[in-house]
Amino acid sequence: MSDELENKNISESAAPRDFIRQIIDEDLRTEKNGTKVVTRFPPEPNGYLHIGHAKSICLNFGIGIEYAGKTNLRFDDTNPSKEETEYVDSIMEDVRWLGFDWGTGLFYASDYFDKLYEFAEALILKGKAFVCELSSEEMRQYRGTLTEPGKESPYRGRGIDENLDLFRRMKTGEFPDGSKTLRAKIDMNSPNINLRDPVIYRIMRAHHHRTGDNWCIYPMYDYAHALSDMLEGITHSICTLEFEDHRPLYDWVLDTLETPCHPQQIEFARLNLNYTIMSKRKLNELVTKGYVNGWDDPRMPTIAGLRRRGYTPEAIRNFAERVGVAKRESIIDVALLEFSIREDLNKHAERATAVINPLKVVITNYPEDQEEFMDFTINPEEPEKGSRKVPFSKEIYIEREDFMEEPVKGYFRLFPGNEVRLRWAYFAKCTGFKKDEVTGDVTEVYCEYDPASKGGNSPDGRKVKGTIHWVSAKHAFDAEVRLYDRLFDHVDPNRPDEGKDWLDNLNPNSLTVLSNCKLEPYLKEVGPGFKCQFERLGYFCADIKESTPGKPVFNRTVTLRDNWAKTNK
RNA sequence: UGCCGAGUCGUCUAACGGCAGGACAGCGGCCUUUGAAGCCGUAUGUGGAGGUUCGAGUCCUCCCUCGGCAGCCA
Repeated sequence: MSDELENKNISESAAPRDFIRQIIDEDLRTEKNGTKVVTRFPPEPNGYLHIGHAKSICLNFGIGIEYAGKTNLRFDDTNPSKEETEYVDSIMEDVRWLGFDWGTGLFYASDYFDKLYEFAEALILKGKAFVCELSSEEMRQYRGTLTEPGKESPYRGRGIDENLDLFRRMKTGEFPDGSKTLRAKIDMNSPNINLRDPVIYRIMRAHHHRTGDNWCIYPMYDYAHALSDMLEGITHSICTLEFEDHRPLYDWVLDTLETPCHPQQIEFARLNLNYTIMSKRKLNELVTKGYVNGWDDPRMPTIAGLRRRGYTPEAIRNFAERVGVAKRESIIDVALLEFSIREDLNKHAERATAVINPLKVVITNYPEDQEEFMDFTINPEEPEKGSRKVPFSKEIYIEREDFMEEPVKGYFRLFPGNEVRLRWAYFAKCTGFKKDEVTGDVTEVYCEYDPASKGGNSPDGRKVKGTIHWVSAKHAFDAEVRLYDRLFDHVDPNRPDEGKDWLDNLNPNSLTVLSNCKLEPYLKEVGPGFKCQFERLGYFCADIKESTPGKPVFNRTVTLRDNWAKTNK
């Protein structure tokens, strides 16, 4: 164990450190927070987690692990009108599935509602907050614009006692929704709009998924987040770039309240992927309008979707590491995600055979009722796993693509007169074929095999260029296989072409359901979630929701790279 | 037009004043019982103009480009 661990440590310490880890290194060196490193992942439970969140999860929990620190999972549930328990549950499941553990660090911003309320009274007492009665429309007008300063609210000069009284009555439900707010008293002339007396509490009668109807006032993000971090003793509060302008407010809250600790907010660039939409609002729309079959549709970039598609936590973690952490906004090529899953599955997934577009082949010189069992290597990358037996007989199915009546240049699969290897079985030479008179489709192919080439090598040293896969017709079973492709066919679905909207960029061929695929018998009894490579086709996974005993449904996770398709394009 | 932030191969990401490196993608080759994987090789990059310095991607000045911000959302 120690060898592997040491090697890993060496390679890790040699690896370049991202700017956040550099800041932490420096803070540790100067003992800014003593020897403590505490981070947190703070999702709002208003949707499912996606691959962009995975980057943040890997960053925050990764730092917790690397520095022998702690990482909390905290639900940022300060807006009950959008939040639901279903999302809380899915988020916990996804974080766990990704391989992370928050230990005792499970929190909700709503756990702190009482304390947050007390801090608000403290702010009032310090003369740093006031109750405002401007409507939202008026407040917008008073706020000024990006280039013009704002105007002070007429309620800004209220006395401390009046503010306290009004705020307490807001809490007890004396005033209607939206009629009053508690605002921080900062600076209406600030060039940073977040500092123009931001609202920190609003009146909203909405049922909260945890506190029920106990509250009719709820704190705003900037206020609640800073204090929640502080209450948990977070040392490094890592968030995305759009909160950069909020940092002065984050700091103002903690400085003004003179809190015992003051976490440092650090911003990094969120993950963007080409051909992918990451906005929770848009993902929600895809689900509710039925463009996909739920948040866990295998085409979705959600963790649940990727899991169902056949991605592994390991692949996602590796991906997150490769993507890096920086302040520069970027768009990652999905090819990198696909590389990460292929890399993992290539090493660990067993190989199996499926023919998804079957074409019958009759081996004319093979004995009528004979059957043999061929040795299939389970995974050439893991030879220690050995092999298993796969039945062979006179009639087999091959992939329609593996036969051409008139081969194009460079084609070395089956065509009249050509000899190929049937993987792990025999050499076979094409002697003819039959066509449907009406449609012109090839319906059957005839071959002669070389009995001396059993296992796939000829004793006379004869070479063949092509090796194709097959399944024995009488042993195969029919199954449904779903071929998934990217959900959007536009490189940046958020920026549709002139006159179109983002939904027009949906790829009409993102899902192809094939129902008469021929699978080798071994695959019949695999359980939901089983992952394997269908040789020469790609990586597939037995659907975790719709596979039933003896009747698996397979999802294509990702194709194999295909240089032939590329050169032949 | 106010404030904040960011510009390094096609896409990401390193460099902490001292040989611009890595990954993915691409291309070429080798190998191959998966046209896979693996191995080897290869092209392409510091937004621009000045300045400081023996030496600048890095420091300074000016410019250009891109992103974020005017919710009682997070």
